[in-house]
This record gives sequence, structure tokens and C-alpha cells, in this order.
Amino acid sequence: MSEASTKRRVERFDPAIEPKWREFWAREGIFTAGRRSGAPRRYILEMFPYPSGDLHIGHLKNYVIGDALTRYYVIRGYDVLHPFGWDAFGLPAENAAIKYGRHPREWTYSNIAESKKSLDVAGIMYDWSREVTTCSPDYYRWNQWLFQLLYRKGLAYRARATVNWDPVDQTVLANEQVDAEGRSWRSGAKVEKRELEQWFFKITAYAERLLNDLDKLEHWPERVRTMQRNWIGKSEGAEVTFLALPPGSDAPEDADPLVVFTTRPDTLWGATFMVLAPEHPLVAKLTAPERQAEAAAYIARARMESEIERTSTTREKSGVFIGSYAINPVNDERIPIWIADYVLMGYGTGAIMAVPAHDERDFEFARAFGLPVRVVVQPPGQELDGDTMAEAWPGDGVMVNSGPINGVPAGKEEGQSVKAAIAWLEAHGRGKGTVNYRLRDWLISRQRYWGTPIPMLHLDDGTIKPVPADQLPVVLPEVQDYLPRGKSPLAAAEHWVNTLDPETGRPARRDTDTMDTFVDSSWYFLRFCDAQNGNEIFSKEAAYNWMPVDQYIGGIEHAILHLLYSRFITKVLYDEGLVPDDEPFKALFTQGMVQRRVRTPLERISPDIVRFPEELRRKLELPAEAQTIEHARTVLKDRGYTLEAENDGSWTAVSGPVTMSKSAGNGIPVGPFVRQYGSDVARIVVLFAAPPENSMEWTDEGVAGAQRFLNRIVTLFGADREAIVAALNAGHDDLSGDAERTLHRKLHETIKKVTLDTEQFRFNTAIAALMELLNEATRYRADTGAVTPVFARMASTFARLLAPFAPHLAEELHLWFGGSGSVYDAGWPEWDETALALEEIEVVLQVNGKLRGRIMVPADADEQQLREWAISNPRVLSFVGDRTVRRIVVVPGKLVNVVV
RNA sequence: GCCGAAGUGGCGGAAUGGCAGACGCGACGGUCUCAAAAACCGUUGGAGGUGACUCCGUGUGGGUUCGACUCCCACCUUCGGCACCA
Repeated sequence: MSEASTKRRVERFDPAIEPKWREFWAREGIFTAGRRSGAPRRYILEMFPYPSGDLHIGHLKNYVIGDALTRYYVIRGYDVLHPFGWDAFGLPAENAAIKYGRHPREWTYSNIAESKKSLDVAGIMYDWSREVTTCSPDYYRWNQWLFQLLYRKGLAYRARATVNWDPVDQTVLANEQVDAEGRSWRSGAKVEKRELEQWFFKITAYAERLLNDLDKLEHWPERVRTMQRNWIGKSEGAEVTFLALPPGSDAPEDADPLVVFTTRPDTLWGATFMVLAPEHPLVAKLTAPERQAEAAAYIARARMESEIERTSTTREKSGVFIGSYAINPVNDERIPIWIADYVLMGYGTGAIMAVPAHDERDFEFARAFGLPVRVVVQPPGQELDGDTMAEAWPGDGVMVNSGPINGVPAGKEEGQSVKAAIAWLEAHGRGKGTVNYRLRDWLISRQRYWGTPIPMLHLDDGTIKPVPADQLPVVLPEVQDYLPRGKSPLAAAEHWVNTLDPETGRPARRDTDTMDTFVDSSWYFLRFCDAQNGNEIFSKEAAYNWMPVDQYIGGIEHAILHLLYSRFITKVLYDEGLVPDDEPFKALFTQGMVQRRVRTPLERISPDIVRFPEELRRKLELPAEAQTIEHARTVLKDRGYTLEAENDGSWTAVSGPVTMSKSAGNGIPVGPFVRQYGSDVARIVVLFAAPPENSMEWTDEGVAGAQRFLNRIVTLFGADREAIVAALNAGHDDLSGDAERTLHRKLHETIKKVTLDTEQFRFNTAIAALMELLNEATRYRADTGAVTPVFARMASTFARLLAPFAPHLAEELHLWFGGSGSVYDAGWPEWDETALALEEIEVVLQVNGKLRGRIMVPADADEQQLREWAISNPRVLSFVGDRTVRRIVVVPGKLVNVVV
């Protein structure tokens, strides 16, 4: 160890340097879009949050990733748009208002101020001149404009819909707010179904495009695309028209057409009964008088049940025969009509033909009620019998008992039974091939206060018309009581509700519902392109300038709803010619969660007995209040906890890693952490611990490691700052020494790795590469004992490579090394491939694929030479022994494998 | 049940057909100190050997290949999504 390094003073990374750089960035507008007009553009966006107030580290991860990418592209010379805003409408503000009597607006804006402060002290840099807040009339007026655009295009319509009704809170609930047992999350009451007039957006009109265009989104995670594909749920089949005979009639002229959807029209000849959803509109007419009571009871019961209960696969089949029959159009057979809750009104036509022999659900139903089973697909090598078969046969085979398609191979391909059956149906006018989607239209009405008023007028004669564009926004009125009482709280604002139709002067009532907040977030990324435009939703020019978003970053929990809605609205606006692309987000990255263990101290009541706190006991359902240490250890282990001894002899129960959250109480508040350790430390912890798509565990050890890394940077360069400036000015790098060449090569390897890794979101390995360079540099500095130009060049480059990950320290180093202005104007270093080349390289020698030795050879050694060196190598020879060499595989620059 | 992803040291992870375990954490040993912390240096997949070294090792079993953590087949486990969708 050299004299120089042992005497080196230990300096520490000081978080107190951070505030001045934040002020500097803001003052200089380093991260303001348009600062480098003419440079290549980049739009980087993190999903905007609901403003929940004070942020913890778990919230921060998303923003740290976006900030690192932004800084990387800014230092590379791009013109970057990196804006931020607030998804500020929604229930929490309203609930707080109900609970504390504070106005939702006041509550929301104070939360925004707090959240913004957390982002500021963390040094996450946005172009705040483009900030949007969805609860501001400046924003939601364009929500209303958008609603009216969809209305004009026939994509917004009004219809009756069944909603979840909480009889205790007297309010409508969203599907997500009803638990698996059909109870309200707030009141715990059993939710009822009610029919209400609601507004819908016709997203199903775009189902096919939303599905097909998923193939274009090659920079989206495959699992998100799969989830959207499943959600859209395309299935191809046929609609077949049966004739439903009223009870007691056999005359076809009395019959009503009854359309069913099926993906297996080829099995029509095996239909032995028909099932309608209990809500099906023809049920009332088709129910025989003597069946009336039973059917009504069944329908009432089904109505009480939640969707989840109804669609549970484990429950027994239930249903009621309603006393009438339908005529099967392929063979004119009369089959009984049942109602059963396993048929859903919302999918297909709400009616099915049941083919028990070849459908598992129909089979169960037939066996439960003793209905006949008729085989129409005979599988190869088996003889199915409808009376004895134990389960349905959904597989391949040959069509039998099927009139015109007998003998056709079963299947969906060309020349197989499904296509043949559709051809037959269409030729005879009894049905047609069709496509069905699981996706339903987007119900956007909410009977709640804190949202965008729906900008429509209802006239006394039943006419519904848009509020004229020049009267937008329809501003949310002030109300006394935010508690919904069956209607939106807006309905109580009489002076607001009652207005005049400006065209005719006739009295009109305003729509009292507000829009789903997912409407707000389905186009906010477009508003960022032109956030202050007071005349239009955004200018076409601004949208063409920035859209689509180059990189979108957010949580997997939005994989379906938000992303699907945004894609839909973007397509609508694309069809209007307002945006340049019909997809909003070119690339999507879904980050993992930040987790932290929860530590609960136990009370020690004797040397080997501990007492569990009440809360922990309840949470873990622990049997006893106090336990011996040994027993406590076992009991906790069964619940994923460990028991840890503290230095003072007390004991702590430690949970497994759980996602940081307010409710788990394990969040690390951003402000205090940043003041004590620095935002640069927090960033390194978050980015280095694991690949960003994985969840990561936040630990004290991780914090110490990140701190150590930054301290070692400061220690290595701090004392040498003047010498480094002098060496940088001294001119030529002397690469004649081995140590210098090694350091120079390591530097260029690092530039390459950090560049490529950062572009691929591999921040953990990029930072690992910087650590390796620091290790190499520390070694060099200790061995050389002097600041050489090569070392100085490395130091100044290091500052720039650090800029995406530890921005404050990067600026500080840049300043130390004589840089002027911001490190983000210093340019990103380029690597030199020639610097990566070695004169001598190590080649691996293998015998039968096993490593047996290494030799140093000139980098340009050819295959023949390598072959000779390998077979004359003593270690290789000793492993070859007296066996004959059968083959020699040479990979120049890498290895030689001798096969015997 | 169906679909998808993933299984590598004590831990987070690295290596995507060519030296398994980069980088970090932890642990152990040392230097400094009255002492501790910090910092620094060293060791750290397992087994064997005084040692140079040897054998084993990427969930399990097979396969392809001169060579497999990496590609293919089957299975096991874990996580996520969907789930009576006709």
C-alpha cells in the first residue's frame, strides 16, 4: 500500500450541496422543453398521480426512473419534454369533505402543494410551466369539449344500465368498490342492483383496432399486451336465429325471433335446450303462467347476486324451466327454454343454445336437471354415448347426427365444421357469421360531486342537447352536502341545475352526473404538449411536435383500464386529424414496487417470555398473548415473520417485505430522508438494488451501501480537485504506461456499458459499471501516487456518466473539475472502440468443453496459431493423455476447445 | 381450470450459446483506536487436499451441441393475470 493512499483524508458526500443545484437547474431552465429547439425531441412521461399529500420513497421510484432518463437525454443534447400534473378529481377528496367538512378543492390543492414539495426536495425535475391539474376548470373544460366531440360522433350515448347500489350509504358504487361477497367497501351492506340512465362511451366501436394495434406496440411489455388482448376478448362465431314459441302455442306465426351467439355453430344439431339470462327481455313474455312464481323468485335472487358470485366456477348450476319452447332452425326441433344465472345478459345476446355433449357448462346443467345429451362430434378411436358419458367432449372428431355437415372434420379451420355450418346458416338465412367481444362500452356517469360535470342539457320534452361550446366550461357548483343520496350531490344545487336552453330560451335542467375520472387521464398527455392553450384542447401543431410519448413509465395496475382508455381516446382524436399517431405511447415501462419489512417491538415480560402487541396479534391471528421465545419463533415463522434479538436484549417481530404504503406504516417520508442522506443516495438505493421492473426491498444496508459509493467518489476526487484541473489543462494523455492504458480502457468500457445499459433501463448494471470504474481508479491512484492527465480525463468523464443517477454530486464534480455552467450542457461522453482493443488477450483452453487453462496471446492471433498453442499446452496435453484428438474448435479471441 | 412470467451463493442480483456468481449487501479475518463506530485491506458457492490442484454446482428429468444458466421437450415450485364469455 502506498504512502499516498493511507494518508488520504476521508471525505463524505454532503447532502447540503443539493439545494443549490436544484435552484440552479430551475433558474437556468435546464429541464424546460424547447430549450434546445431544433435538437431531436424526446417525450418522457411518468403516469401522473392522485395527489395524496406527503410522498414516501415508494411513490418516488417511478419518478426517479423518469428523472434519470430525462437527465440522460438532456445531457445527450436532446430537447426533452418531461412534464407533470395531478389526477386531482376523485373520491378521496370527497370522502375527506364528508368526514371533515373541508371543501374538496381546498383539500386537494393543499395535498398538491405537499406532494410537489416532496418532488422538489428530491430534485425530480419537471417542466412545471406545463403543469396540469384535472380539477381546474381550465383543464376540465376540455374534458367537456371531448365529451361533446364524442357525442357529435355518435360515440357518447345514453342508456339504461344496472349499477351497484349501496342501500345504507344511499349511493352508487363502482364495481371495484364491491367486494367478493357483494358487500360495500364502506358500509359493509349487501349491494343491490338498480337500473339507471347512464352515459356510455362507445369503446366497442374501436375494439378491433384496439386489438389489432397491440401488435404495433413492440416496446410494450408482452404481459400488458396479453392482458389487454384478454380484456377485449374477441371470439368468432355465429348468431343464429331461433323461433321462441309463446307458452301454449305451437304456431310458428306467433313466435318471436330469439338470437343466440355461439362459437360452435357446427354443434347446433346437438342443441337439446336453450338458456336465457334471467334479465333477458323475452323472459316475461315466454314464461308460462304456472311457472310465473318460480321464475320470478329465481330472477329476484339472481338480481341480488354480484357478478362475482354469479360467475364463480365452483358453484352448482341452478336454473328454472319457464314452460315454453324454441324451434331450432337447423332441424326444426322443439327444445325447452330455461333461465339460468350462468348465462350473462352482458355477453353475446344473453341467450345460448345448450349443447351438453360438447360444452362443459351445458353438460353440468343437463346432468343437474336430467336433460338429454346428444353427441354430434365423434372423437377418433372412441364411441361417445350421450347417456353414459362422464364429461363433455369439447375436442376434435368427425360430425355425426348433423344433417348437411355429417362427416365433416370438427374444427375452425377452412374446410372444417364451423365454416361449413356458417355457410349453411347464411345460405338458408337462419344466421350469420359474427364476431363478439368481451369488452363492454365504457360507463362514464358517476353520481358523485368531485368530477367533471357532464355538459348536457335536458329539456322538458325529453330532448337532450349539448351546452353550447362558447358556454363551456360548465363549472362545478358549490353544494352544502357532499353525501350522495341516490342522486349526485349536484342535483341539490337547484339554482345551478335549473337553467335555460340558450337556443330556444326554454327551461332546461343540467345533467347532474359527473364523469369517471378515467376520462380526465385518458388524454392529459396531449394537454402537456400545449398546456396553457386557452382556445383549444391543444394545438395540432404542438401535438405533432411531441406526440407520441416516446417513453411512458408507470405501474402495472394500470395495464388495462387507463392504458386502454387512453388508446381509445387517442384513436378518436387521430380520426379527427388532431394527433399524428393513433397510439399514444410508443414505449411503456412498468416499474416494480418498493418494499420494506415492518418491525414490531415485542414486550419482554421475563427473560424468556415475550408479549405480542394487540395490533400484531389481531393481524396475524396469534393464538396467545404471551409466548416463550422458542414458541414465538415458531408461531411467527408460520406467518412469514422472523424473531430478531436486539442488542439490548429485547425482541422484535420482523415481517417479510411488504409494499411501502401509508396503511402498512412502512413508508420512508421523502423530506426527512433527503435532508439527512441526500436525494442522490435515495436514487442510488432505488436504482441499484434490483432491475427497475422488479420489486426492490428498501433496507438500511442498501442505504449504507449507496452512501459508501458516493463517499468513495468524494474521497477519491475531493483532495485532488486542483491537481485534476491542472492535469486537464496540461494537455496530452500519455498512454505509454500499462497502468494508464488499463485505466483508459476501463473508462471506455464503462462509457459503452453505461450508455447501452441506460438506454435499456438497466440502471443497476450501469451503476455497477461505475462502481467498477471507481474501484479501478482508486487502485490506479493508490499505485501511481500522482494525478496524471489520464486520471484527470477519467475523473471529468466520470462526472458526466454519473449525471443521470446522482445528479447533484455530478454537478459538484463538474464544478470541481473546472467545468462551467451545468454538467447537462457538457455533453455525454462517446466511447472509442479502438481504446477497447487489447494487444494481448486471454484465450481459454478447453478439453471436451471443460476449462483446463488460459493463455495470453496477441489479439490478432489466427486460428492456426491458436490451434497449435492449444495442443502444445502442457495442461491440455495432460488432460488429453493418450487419447486421440478428434476435433479442435477455435473461436478466435475467445477459446480453443480440444475434443478427444 | 386457462394464459403469462420467473426459478442462479447466506441475500439483491450479473452473465442470453463460449471462463457461472460482475457489482453490492451480509459474514469472517486484519489495519487504525484506550475502546467503539466510521474508514481502509484481505477472504468468502459446496466438498476434498499441506499444496499446485481436483471433483461437484444455475428447480427436476431428458434432448440438441465440440460446448447449455442460456436453445428444445416433459415435469415441479413460486408469482401475476383471467376465470360459467357460450
